[in-house]
Amino acid sequence: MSRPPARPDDEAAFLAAYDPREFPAIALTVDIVVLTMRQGRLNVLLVERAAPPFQGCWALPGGFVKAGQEDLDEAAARELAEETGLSAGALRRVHLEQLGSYGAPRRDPRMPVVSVAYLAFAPDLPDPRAGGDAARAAWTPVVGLHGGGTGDRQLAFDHAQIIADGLERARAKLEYTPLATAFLAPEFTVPELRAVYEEIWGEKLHPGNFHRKVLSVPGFVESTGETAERGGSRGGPRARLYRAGDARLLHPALLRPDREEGVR
Amino acid sequence: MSRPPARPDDEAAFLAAYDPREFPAIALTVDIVVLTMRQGRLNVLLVERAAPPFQGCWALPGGFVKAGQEDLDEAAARELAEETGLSAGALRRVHLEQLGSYGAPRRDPRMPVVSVAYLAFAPDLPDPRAGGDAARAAWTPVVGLHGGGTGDRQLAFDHAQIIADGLERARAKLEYTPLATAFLAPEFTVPELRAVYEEIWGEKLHPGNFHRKVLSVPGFVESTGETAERGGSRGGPRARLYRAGDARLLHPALLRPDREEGVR
DNA sequence: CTAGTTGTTCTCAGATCGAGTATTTCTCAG
DNA sequence: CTGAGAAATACTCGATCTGAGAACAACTAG
Repeated sequence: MSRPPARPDDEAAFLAAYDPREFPAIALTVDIVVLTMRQGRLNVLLVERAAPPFQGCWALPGGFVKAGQEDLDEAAARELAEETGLSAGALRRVHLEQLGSYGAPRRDPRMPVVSVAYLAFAPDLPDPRAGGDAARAAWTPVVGLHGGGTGDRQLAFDHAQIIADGLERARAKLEYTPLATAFLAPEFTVPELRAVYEEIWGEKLHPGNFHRKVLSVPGFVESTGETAERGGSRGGPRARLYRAGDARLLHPALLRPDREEGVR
Repeated sequence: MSRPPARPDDEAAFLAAYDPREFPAIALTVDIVVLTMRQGRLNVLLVERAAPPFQGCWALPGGFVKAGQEDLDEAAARELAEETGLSAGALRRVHLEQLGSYGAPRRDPRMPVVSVAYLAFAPDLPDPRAGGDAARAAWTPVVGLHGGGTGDRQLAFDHAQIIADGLERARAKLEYTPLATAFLAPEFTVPELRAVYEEIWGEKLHPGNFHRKVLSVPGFVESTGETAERGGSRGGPRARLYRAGDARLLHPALLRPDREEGVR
């Protein structure tokens, strides 16, 4: 067991005797995988590091947790607002959830740093502003990013892994939650919703069956009675408009087309 | 942004200039929700705290992370082995996964402590040994534990919430993974497997349909060709024995009976 | 105006699911 | 030893869901 050495019986005495150097120094950060749709493509927010380590590399937005002053969720929301420039009101339309914690021993060369990663789904957001110790901030298409393709930006720390985990979580979440709507405007059409699924899952879906399924799951979407202003960019009738429903989970779920029998 | 103040360009210089007091002191623990089946009931491992805070309360087993010396997963496995007395070999049959991180500002009255919670599924384990700063350690039935029923042991910190989250994760995991087998011996019968589902989901399942489903999902179980030594304790023929198959995910999933239409 | 695209609805066959039944084999009470 | 009850497994049947495709109308681009 590795408890801190000093532990008097009451808190005041403990704080008086407290010396931070007795503890193994460890720092805690939050890093956020912010996903959004831009021109129909899935993008992730990256910042260019202005200082070592990994100076010049791209990294996830994030920062150190203000120990004792904020919950982890609050820290993530604060960093998200700082890096995207979103108002508190606009932030309410963003889905934010904890993804997982990463603490490999030397993932940060400076010192032991454990990162609590968050995952955010946002509708099309304005261009980010660089700030703090970020030289630049930019939306980056995720295609070819994970897996280490040719056009990859070099990612700092273990952020490539965190993004890969976030994408897998996002793919799974679309199956059994209505969170695909978080990528869209408050009113959207079924074909727009289908485009979100197709982009994140990387597969074409059957338009007729998708339409039937979305409308049949209780609480997924509710009709506004209106229709879109224009038809599709390449023809077709105007689609009907819907709002997100009140369901938190999809029952029954929208399952991905077979990704190989069994997934052993 | 809340970066540490000093940040020279090379690591050696940084370490020389490093002063832990410049950082907000924060400690990191791992806490583990270890679930196992004992006499057909789901149990969680709890330890009685021998020292303040929450002296005399029951808490999840866990301890401080050795900063920079171990991965979070390794820290969880180490704590699990210490508290259960399991050998490295026996540990290999235990499923261990990260559950989430908890960092409310004053969840520990001593100082800012963030806990990375893990979730473990184990077959019937020997009685735990008290050790370190635990006065006692005991398997505790989870019935009536969450929710704050009458017979509750008072739980330290936010551990009641962590256990509740772990149980909900466990219920979901049984749907789309074969991890229910992690609660059983290497060879088991379909009715034993069904008992695990019924205990964790808290519902009786249709024996015939469950049987058909388990055998039809590819890679869930594979037959040993043997049958159990005895029939059921209250009669019935001897059941056939199976081993866990090689599937990591169940396709198609084993869905829970409707927990209210929609789950809004 | 024409050709091509797309939103929406329908149809239909196959798979799946919930519920119930049948058969056989076992344990337990007496 | 025997009979009652319980349980493992297999089977049936109707309702539901799914995937694939076709039909039709409404729209855009040229």
